[in-house]
Amino acid sequence: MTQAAQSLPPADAKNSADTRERILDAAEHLFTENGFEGTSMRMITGAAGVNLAAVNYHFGSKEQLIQEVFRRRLTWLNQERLRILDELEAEAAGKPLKPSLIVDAFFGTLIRMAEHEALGGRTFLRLIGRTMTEPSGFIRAFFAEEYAGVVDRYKQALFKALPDVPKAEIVWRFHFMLGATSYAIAGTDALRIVTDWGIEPQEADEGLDKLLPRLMSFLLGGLRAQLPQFES
Amino acid sequence: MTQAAQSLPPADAKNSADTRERILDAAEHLFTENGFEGTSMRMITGAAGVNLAAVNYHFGSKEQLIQEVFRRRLTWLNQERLRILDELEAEAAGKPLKPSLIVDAFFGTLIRMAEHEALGGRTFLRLIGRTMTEPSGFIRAFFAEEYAGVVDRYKQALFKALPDVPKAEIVWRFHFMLGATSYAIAGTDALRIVTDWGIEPQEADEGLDKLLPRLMSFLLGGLRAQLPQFES
DNA sequence: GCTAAATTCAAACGAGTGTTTGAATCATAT
DNA sequence: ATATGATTCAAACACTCGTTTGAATTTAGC
Repeated sequence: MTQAAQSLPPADAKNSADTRERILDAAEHLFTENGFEGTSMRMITGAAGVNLAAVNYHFGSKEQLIQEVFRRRLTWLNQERLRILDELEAEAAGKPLKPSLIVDAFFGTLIRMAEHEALGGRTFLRLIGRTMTEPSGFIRAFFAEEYAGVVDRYKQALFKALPDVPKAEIVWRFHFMLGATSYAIAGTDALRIVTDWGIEPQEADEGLDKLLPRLMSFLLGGLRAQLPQFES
Repeated sequence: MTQAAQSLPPADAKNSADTRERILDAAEHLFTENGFEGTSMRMITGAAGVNLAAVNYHFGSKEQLIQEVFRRRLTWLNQERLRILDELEAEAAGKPLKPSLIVDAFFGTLIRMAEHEALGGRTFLRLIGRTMTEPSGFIRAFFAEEYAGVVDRYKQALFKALPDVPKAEIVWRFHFMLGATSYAIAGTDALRIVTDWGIEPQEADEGLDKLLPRLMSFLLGGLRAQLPQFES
């Protein structure tokens, strides 16, 4: 009972993953479903099919495991965001970018990440969404540190793109966009939306490919609101 | 040590609150700061200055206490939302309502609730925000049940107000608005925004009175996006 | 094949969890 | 004043938590 004979069936093709990776995968799933406090080390090691002590051996503590779960994905995500922004700014050759391009590069990249199952896919997206409202101190601190550089680059790009809009206004709307996106992600199991808000099943059962344009339209609408100086 | 001599100094004026109410107040604060799993019965009863067994005596279990913490506020909030919608529809005399009025009645009422400290004020708002992404089964079920009637009324009002917009589109945007609002609330301690996203302190240190129009503008912009048939 | 490091394992640690118990205290009504 | 029910209390319940231990096992280098 302590650890099942063979949990985590090979699922993926190239799966002779070593202990570290299996723990990270199991933890990612369980954190998404039950939260951090709601997930015990025994649940994680049980699902990963490894010994209870393995987490402390490989990561040191539960807290460090949580950080590593995020680092594994966020590093890639934020590098990608910076790469795309670099590319856009290089093309623009000093001129301000269209805000819609900036928004798509930041939020669209997050959503499109879900298509790559190898990168954690939807599970990690839901985990991000639920974590943005986590009050736990060390998690927020870790997030702020991990995001700081990227957010600042995008903020500057928006400032430049919307020179007539007060900076505080831009930062707040960026904040709202983040909220809408996090929540959209966290709540976008079709089934959960159906049961929670009474959407008809056939309306709700859409893939992420339909969510992305819907969300993007909403975000840009919010960003543009009462800003006539906005690009068409 | 088990319970401090006199915890919870009278703080408020009229505070000879009975045990039940003190437990609810303490639980509301602690749940907001530490989450449900991160808050123990001993923390609650310690902060409330009551015996450990009092929670089980008055509420039955921790789970029922959580539900009561929400019910105490949500009942008032949702009744208020229904009352306002009734009023608006009575004035309109059968004609569709302006979407901005509907949005303000639903989301504005939530934000404005923060001004009444007697209703839990900002603490409860932050708790709501953090709870919207909670995966915990019984909490989501409880929320869906508590909200079902209100959400349906507002959905119908929006359908009527925007007859040319596909219903699915409206429901999704309602969903996004909820996300932006929840997150705005949960993250809108000035200090946390400052540290997390690097806003200048003088830009971030604004009261809720400035947040409300900002958020409202964003929400309406998102709702209006690419919908030319929208009211001016 | 032998050595030494890396990894896994079963078992236990102390501390904290939500809940229950039964006696003590309080309030209220007769 | 007394009886009755509501409430509070200290103590203990059985259980789970994250972490540590030290021996067993596997892996890698020579």
